[in-house]
Amino acid sequence: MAKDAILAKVFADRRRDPDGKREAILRAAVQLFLERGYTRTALNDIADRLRITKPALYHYFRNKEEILLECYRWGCLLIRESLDEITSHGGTGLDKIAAFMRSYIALIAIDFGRAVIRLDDGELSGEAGAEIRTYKREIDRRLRSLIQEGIEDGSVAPVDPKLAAFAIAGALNWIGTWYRPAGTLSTEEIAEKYVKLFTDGLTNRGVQAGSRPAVAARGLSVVRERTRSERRAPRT
Amino acid sequence: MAKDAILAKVFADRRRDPDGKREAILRAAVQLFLERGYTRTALNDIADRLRITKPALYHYFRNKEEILLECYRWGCLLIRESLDEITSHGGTGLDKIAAFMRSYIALIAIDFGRAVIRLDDGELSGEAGAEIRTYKREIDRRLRSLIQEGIEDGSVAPVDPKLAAFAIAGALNWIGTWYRPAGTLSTEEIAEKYVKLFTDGLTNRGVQAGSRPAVAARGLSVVRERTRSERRAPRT
DNA sequence: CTTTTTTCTTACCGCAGGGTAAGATAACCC
DNA sequence: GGGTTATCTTACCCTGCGGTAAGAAAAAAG
Repeated sequence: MAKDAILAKVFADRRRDPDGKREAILRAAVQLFLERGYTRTALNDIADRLRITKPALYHYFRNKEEILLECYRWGCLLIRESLDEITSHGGTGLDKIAAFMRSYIALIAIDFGRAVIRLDDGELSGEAGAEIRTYKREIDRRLRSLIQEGIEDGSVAPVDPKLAAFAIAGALNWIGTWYRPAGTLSTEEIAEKYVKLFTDGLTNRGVQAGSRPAVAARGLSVVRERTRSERRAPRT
Repeated sequence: MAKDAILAKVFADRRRDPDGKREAILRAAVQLFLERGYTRTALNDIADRLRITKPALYHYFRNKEEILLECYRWGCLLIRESLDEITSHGGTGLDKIAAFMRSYIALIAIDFGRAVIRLDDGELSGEAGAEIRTYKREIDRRLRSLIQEGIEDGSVAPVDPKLAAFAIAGALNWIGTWYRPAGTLSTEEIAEKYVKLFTDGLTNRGVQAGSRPAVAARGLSVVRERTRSERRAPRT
């Protein structure tokens, strides 16, 4: 793989670059956490991939748990930014749900986004765990309110918002377990099929003349992974 | 909790009952694995709950991994039995998909069923892991073929069977992460809402006169957890 | 060029937890 | 009731891994 070579390059010399090195550690860590799981990933594994030794990691993080926490925070930030954009957009509740699904699926393709979904927050003790669970509840809350909005504006059938949100979230989160970047389907293709399935349902209604075209695929703000330095920089 | 007291009772005296004791160990183990995860559950934790000591476990299982494997096997067997019944039933493809969803959700309420979904099969090494992954692929294969069947008999819209199966499986599996027996909704209620959501979709179509009643809730064979002894006994 | 600061390494500690040795004792069998 | 077998305990081993101590060496500062 060339990917760890790229990450290792940051540590090739001893040039001072705390932010860049911190970021490289997190990138290596999140990859390994997704590959092998948190507990089965030793700090030596992370260090090896960066061609440094374990104690070097302790210059950038207090302990293993903090590395995991920072991975979560990064992913949660990505998700929240993406959600903010959707809420600001117009359209019916159903349109917004579709936009939510598209953005969320794009996030799953990103390591840090996928980590939030797949990693077990039970590894985080006490306060840190509570923080992440709060973020997650927030995501759920927002999806529910989109559904509620859709019911109120008449675009969504009178479903139970709580259950529907769980069903949608489950279907989306599950993608994180089987999605591989090398696969045949792009995230956009997956998103379109999921949106269609959830809006129209499984039932075959044949080709009805009056059927509206199930939420137009409007120009979607595709989520791009922003680097730490960019995020630190003042908003343009 | 009274539940561990019940399990501990099996080991209260030294009466010979290998099958019963093996089963009690698995029940204690699966509970703990679901509560704390596999790696965070020590063999001492399992032993404590049964009011025995760690080495006693080694009279019934070769090692920790075998305990996990047997939990998986039990759960997979439950799922497979339930799937066999659905396939033998009649009805359209859509009816069968609905039946699949109902049975599957019932299984998630059972510890061993939930374990198959929630536990990380990456903990199992080599051969054992491959075995479980084969079971899981089998489940996916069957759901896909039900969808295919539905498309062919005209009850299901022309969706991508692979993606639709992933979406349904994801939504169902996710239940395992939030479902608590003490919750307000019964598994039957959850099942009905999920079935309706997936057959009809989110789109509000108002109250159309000609709309068929979205798959009748036929007398469903509710999956009952069978004990090991029962399964070992000759089929009645 | 010297001083200071940061970065990273070698060597090590401690302990949790899976797994084993050896034997006591209770249950079963004839 | 004596021999046999299954059951379970106390005591222990040992590896893996998170985390630390102490210091070498390079980079930055002036």
